[in-house]
Amino acid sequence: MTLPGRGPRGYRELAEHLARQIRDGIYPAGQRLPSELALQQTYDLARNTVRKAVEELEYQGLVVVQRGYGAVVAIEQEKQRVIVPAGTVVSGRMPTLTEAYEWGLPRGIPMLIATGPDGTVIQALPADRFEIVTE
Amino acid sequence: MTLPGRGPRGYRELAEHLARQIRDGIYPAGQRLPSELALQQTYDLARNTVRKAVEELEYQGLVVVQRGYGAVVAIEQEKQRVIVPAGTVVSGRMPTLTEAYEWGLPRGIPMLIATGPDGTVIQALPADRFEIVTE
DNA sequence: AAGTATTTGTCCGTATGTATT
DNA sequence: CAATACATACGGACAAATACT
Repeated sequence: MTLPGRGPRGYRELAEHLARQIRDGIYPAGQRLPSELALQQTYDLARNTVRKAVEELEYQGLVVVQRGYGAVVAIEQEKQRVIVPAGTVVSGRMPTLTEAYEWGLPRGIPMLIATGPDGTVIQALPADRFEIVTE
Repeated sequence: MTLPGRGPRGYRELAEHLARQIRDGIYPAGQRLPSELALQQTYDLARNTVRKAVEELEYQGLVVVQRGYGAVVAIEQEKQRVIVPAGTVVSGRMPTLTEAYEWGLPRGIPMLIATGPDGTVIQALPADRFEIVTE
């Protein structure tokens, strides 16, 4: 039962509340968050508001939302190290729609871009599966 | 005047439509997109749907939305090169709420993380202002 | 300085579609 | 087939930031 004035108000507070619970291990990696309906009832918020909060977590890469199933706490993946020559410039940006589709990327995963000293793009890789190291 | 069945349907198509217009230079960097009201009327969509489309562009780092002003086409910034020693591992992730606040980050800007070979974090920098290079 | 118009932000409600279990 | 859960889209109301007069 939720008392008025208690608990997180608005989607930001709910997002922070849930993020804290995830960090505290209340929802371990791989586990589902409560459903939108459950959250809605628990915190006495509209479903739209709950959805906005979960969207925040998704944007931060904390959860992956699967339609018809639920919002799953993100699992830290084993990252493949890509070796690039010295002088390589590494930058980052969000994926284009095409890249997101090609790599099957969930939201909240940026791309790592490796470019040569002259500016030519060497590689564009999703940051949830790769990291770049120079030697 | 919008005829039924013409133009983008739904927020995804509208987002792609606007993204194409931005790439084609119809809305140059620094310029505002049409207001939500204008888009709503032009494409005969609900305001919420228009907002979701603009949110997509924001997520991709294509625009920066300013409350009370509008959605501005993102301006490519001059990036500062940070030099790190060989063997440094570079990864990427979305900013935490704290980082976003500290750096004054708009949505759609990832963080670049430089870690030593042993895993200790050397630096965490926003990708719209920095790029990492090893030498 | 004050007030008005414009523009985005938040929140609610409702209905229907689609994917997974 | 049915139940559960997320996705999309519409509508409305008011708040808050910005710009302009």
